Amino acid sequence: MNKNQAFPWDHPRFRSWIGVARACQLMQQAVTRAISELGIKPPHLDILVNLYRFEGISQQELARKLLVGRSNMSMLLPQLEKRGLIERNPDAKDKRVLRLSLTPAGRTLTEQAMAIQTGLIERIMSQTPEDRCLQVAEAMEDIIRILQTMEIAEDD
Amino acid sequence: MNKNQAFPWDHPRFRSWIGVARACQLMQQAVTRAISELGIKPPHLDILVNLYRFEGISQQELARKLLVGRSNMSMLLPQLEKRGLIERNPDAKDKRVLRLSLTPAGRTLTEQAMAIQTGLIERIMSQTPEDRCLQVAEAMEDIIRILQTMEIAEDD
DNA sequence: ATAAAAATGTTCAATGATGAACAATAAAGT
DNA sequence: ACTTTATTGTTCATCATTGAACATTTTTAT
Repeated sequence: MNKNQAFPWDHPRFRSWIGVARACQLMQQAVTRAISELGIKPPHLDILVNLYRFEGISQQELARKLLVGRSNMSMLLPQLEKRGLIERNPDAKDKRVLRLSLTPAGRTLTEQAMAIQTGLIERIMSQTPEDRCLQVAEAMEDIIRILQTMEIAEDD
Repeated sequence: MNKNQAFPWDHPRFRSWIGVARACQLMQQAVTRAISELGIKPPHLDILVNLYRFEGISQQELARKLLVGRSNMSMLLPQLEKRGLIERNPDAKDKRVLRLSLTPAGRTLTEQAMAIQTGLIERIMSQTPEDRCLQVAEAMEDIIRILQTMEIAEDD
């Protein structure tokens, strides 16, 4: 009866979230193993997929999409550039920004990596019916919205 | 009509999983900010919560529960020990293993941290009705099961 | 026009995580 | 009993990530 005596892990919402976090962690490891044959890791994959989708994006915009700091991009992008997977060209109008794009080699690699990633996702969700997937997606959207408003509102 | 022309991000399961990953990432950052006032970070929190729940666990068992390597524990646990939050005592029967436990100070800190964490979880899932949470939990359990069997079966 | 504020990318030190190699101990096979 | 194999924890080099400080360039205010 006394709610203070209940442990966190007895609360359904808590257990539910722990499941989400655990699934993410395991999936991250599975992706790491799966794409290692291509010589890249999850952070590189995330970058490549976003460049594939948003050609000419800037480092800042990319960092924002990936929810990481700008400095992280400053460390990783030169690596991919040296490997000939991406290009960084100065913007014509704004001398501060670098416009990012995939090279043909990068595009090819990205398509291979996305195929692996998509295959993995379909595999892990194969037991989950389509409508259940949509319900999960809705729940996550709610959560994301709340977390984003929290993020903005933390100027204390 | 041609399914090969569809991009990954057009597939419902893909989008659904991206949402899960994004929610996790944002939540991780929110937790990091929320518990920073206690002088700890998520990896420490995970350790402390597990010691709170499983008194006398070994480093190996702890690493397995957290899905990290043993070496990681060898790096983090001495820090917490020096801060007087945990104790590492040699096992009586097996001279290899170290039995982990919280000190009173560690227990107090852990309770504070769990309160913060639980509050955050309840907050982000406040828009999600209880039955929806259960559906999410079920979906995650399926995913976790598949990922764990994949993990075992990758001896090629 | 000029000064102040903001944005973009870089560098650097600190930290967390990993996997491989290692030493000590225990368990299994012979 | 003795050798081999497994297990536990540590150390080390490597890398991803972060936040702060910085230089450059753009925008905004005055």
